[in-house]
Amino acid sequence: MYAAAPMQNFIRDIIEADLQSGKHASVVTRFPPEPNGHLHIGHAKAICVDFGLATVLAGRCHLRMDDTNPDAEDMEYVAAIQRDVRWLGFDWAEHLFFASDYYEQLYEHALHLIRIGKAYVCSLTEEEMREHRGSLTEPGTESVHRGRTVDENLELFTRMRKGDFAEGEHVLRAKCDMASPNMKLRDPAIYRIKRTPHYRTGNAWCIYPLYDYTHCLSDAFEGITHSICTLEFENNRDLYDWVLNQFEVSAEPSPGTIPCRPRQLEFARLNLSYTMMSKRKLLQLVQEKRVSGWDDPRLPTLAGMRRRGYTPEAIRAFCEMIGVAKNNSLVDVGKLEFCIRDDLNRRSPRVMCVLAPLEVQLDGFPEAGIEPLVVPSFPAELSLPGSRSVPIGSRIFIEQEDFSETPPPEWHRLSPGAVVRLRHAGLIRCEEILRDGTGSVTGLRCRWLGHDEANQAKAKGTIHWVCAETALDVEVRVYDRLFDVEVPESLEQLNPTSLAVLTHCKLEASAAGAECGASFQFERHGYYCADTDSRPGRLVFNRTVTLRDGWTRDDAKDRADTREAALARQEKQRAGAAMAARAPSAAGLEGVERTRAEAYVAAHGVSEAVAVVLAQHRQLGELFEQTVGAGASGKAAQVTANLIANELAGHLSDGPRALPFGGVELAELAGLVTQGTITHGVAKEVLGQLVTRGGRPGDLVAALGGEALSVSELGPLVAAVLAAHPDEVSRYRAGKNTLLGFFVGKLMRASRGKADAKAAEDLLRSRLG
RNA sequence: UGGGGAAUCGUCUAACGGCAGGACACAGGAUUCUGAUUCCUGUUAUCUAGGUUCGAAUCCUAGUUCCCCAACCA
Repeated sequence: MYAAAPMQNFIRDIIEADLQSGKHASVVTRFPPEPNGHLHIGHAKAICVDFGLATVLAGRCHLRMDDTNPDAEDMEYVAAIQRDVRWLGFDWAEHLFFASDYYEQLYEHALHLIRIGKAYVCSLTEEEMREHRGSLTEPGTESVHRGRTVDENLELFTRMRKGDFAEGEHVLRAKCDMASPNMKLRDPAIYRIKRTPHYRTGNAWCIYPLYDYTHCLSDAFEGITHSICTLEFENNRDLYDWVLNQFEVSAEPSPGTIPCRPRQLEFARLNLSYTMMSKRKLLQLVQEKRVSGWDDPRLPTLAGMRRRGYTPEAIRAFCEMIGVAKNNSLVDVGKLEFCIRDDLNRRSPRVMCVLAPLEVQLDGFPEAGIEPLVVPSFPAELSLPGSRSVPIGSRIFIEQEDFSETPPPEWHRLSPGAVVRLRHAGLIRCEEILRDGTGSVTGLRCRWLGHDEANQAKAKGTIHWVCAETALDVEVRVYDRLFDVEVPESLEQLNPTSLAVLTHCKLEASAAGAECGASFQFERHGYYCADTDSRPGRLVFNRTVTLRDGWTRDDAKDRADTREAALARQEKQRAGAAMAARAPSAAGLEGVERTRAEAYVAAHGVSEAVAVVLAQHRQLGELFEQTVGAGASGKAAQVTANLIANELAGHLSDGPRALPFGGVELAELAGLVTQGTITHGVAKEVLGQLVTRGGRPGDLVAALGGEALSVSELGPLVAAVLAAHPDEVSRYRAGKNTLLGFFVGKLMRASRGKADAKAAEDLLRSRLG
């Protein structure tokens, strides 16, 4: 069962804040797939977020089939989704829901929307609607049907439900805003007529609600508190909120109410290198038979990964490793491979399997032969129980790759005259190469040296082997990445060698009973699991992942990556340097803006960059002029200018608006700073209060107790900070100079921003020195 | 072109305005009957330019790059 992982991310922070503030008593999330395809590793990330967060925060997570489009949905997918979520290790208990169960309720709520004048039946064709929608830059135009009366709409919509109309004749639309800069808000369709039978409701309905209308209401019906989805739905959030805002939040069920007000949060979906994640493309791969089915082990579907030998634990560890954020990122598939190796290492018994056999005749065996070897299933350092019996005879198979007639430097394996260790079975020396008529190698003759300690040092390497007499003849399917390129875009980029079927591989006899799904480490190769095609006597294995290989590893690519990155950095620096020529200057402005900027610099000594900001933003400039008018001059004027351009501008970033204070207050504030009554930090805080509730700076400072501390008051604070952080003190004294900022920070916190940081820094330095 | 998002080691991801941290990858070393595992050690990053500040990855201004939005799909 799922063990709660940390799942520390920004979404968790938001939910915890909502819990903390009492907005919600407990968290309720949902995972809402449409049952029109199989789940893949990208869904696994979403499942880990939705279910994982609910588990960690002691809430609950619903599984909801978002089945509002009868075209491709199917019960088979519903079953597969449930199986996959469960396999991943999550449990929705009794909270399995279907959007299709809400059809009646959704219909009643649509009626409410019509009654309050927020929805209308539109009879434009699909194409006309597209034309009316406008473009990204131009507003849309309203439909002629937008003015239909409530009664007309009610009648038309009930007749739509009754089946009086053909597909496409009418749609129900939300009456939002055809001129909205957000395209999603330009009167989106919320119901359409569809004659396709639904896999659950059959022909009971011929109108179906659309996603933006259905999803938010389904969330509300179920009491979802946080509706977590992927980034591409950010644009839909306004609509999500718009729909819900048309209803009153009330525990009393009615067409005009919803029981709770959920909030939508978005995170970046998973992209994996060398992998394709789009449902559509995956479907195409299956339909065009480029792969064997939804569970082809090369596919990133959970069904495929399960068949390939991936474990739920590894996939969950992967999801935890990659984190949750809003960056569009491309995760290296190597991270997934690390997770599965890490997991399988601890759970897969070791066996020996020769993929490409080379027969070896062993001389020097005792006359009577030797007993089967009993060897551990796991290396000692794992301290796991289990052993197996491994027969050996005078004929064995070794890997063709483990023999080289002309070995390269650093070769640890067999070569003419060389000694290697047979895993668990003593040393051999290669004495003769056997060839066929054409001269190619058909086998070797080696001398078995037994476990002679004197020869130990001669063996540089250990190779695996299988007894020829008792070897199992098995099939091994060796998978490689499905695509050739890091970010595949077309099916033409398929890797032609993504599957190699190896037959007549030689597996040690102890694995004869391997059941489907059983996972092994084929020593020195990788992790393999028995495929669903595997039968007793006809075993078939899938390569899950190779072992890490420090010998043949090709790191040329990584070196190239690093070099490219360095070049890219240099390029950026150059571009930046070129940009420096365009640093803000009054001379770069035109007309009144230029005149104003120049005046601010000349008359008040305002820095050029700040003057430019004030000149370009009318409200800021006016406020500055008022402040000067109220008596701020010289140093005070400059302080004001900086405060306005750097602090106030942030409060006003959504555009100009009325402020509850003016130049008089700002002049007073600047005066407090220039007189040394308050620090710059306190001034920023006071300005923030001024913006939100107005008032007189003098009063605000008094209420805050914000007068600057005298130097004599600093001493005890410094002592306290140093006493509280002995480790940091010794690290600083050991040379970690950047810690000075750490101490200053602590001190500023302790003084609530009232300390003179410069003086404090000097004091700290002398005390630490 | 309007709107909405995002920019931190090669990759993924952290850091109330105060120590740029972790993981993967890579390199070196130790251990090893798997060129594996394990264990040390190390290299490498705040998109650019200006500004504010004692102090900026974080705040301000301007710019650059990438992603999403014009289904009666979800």
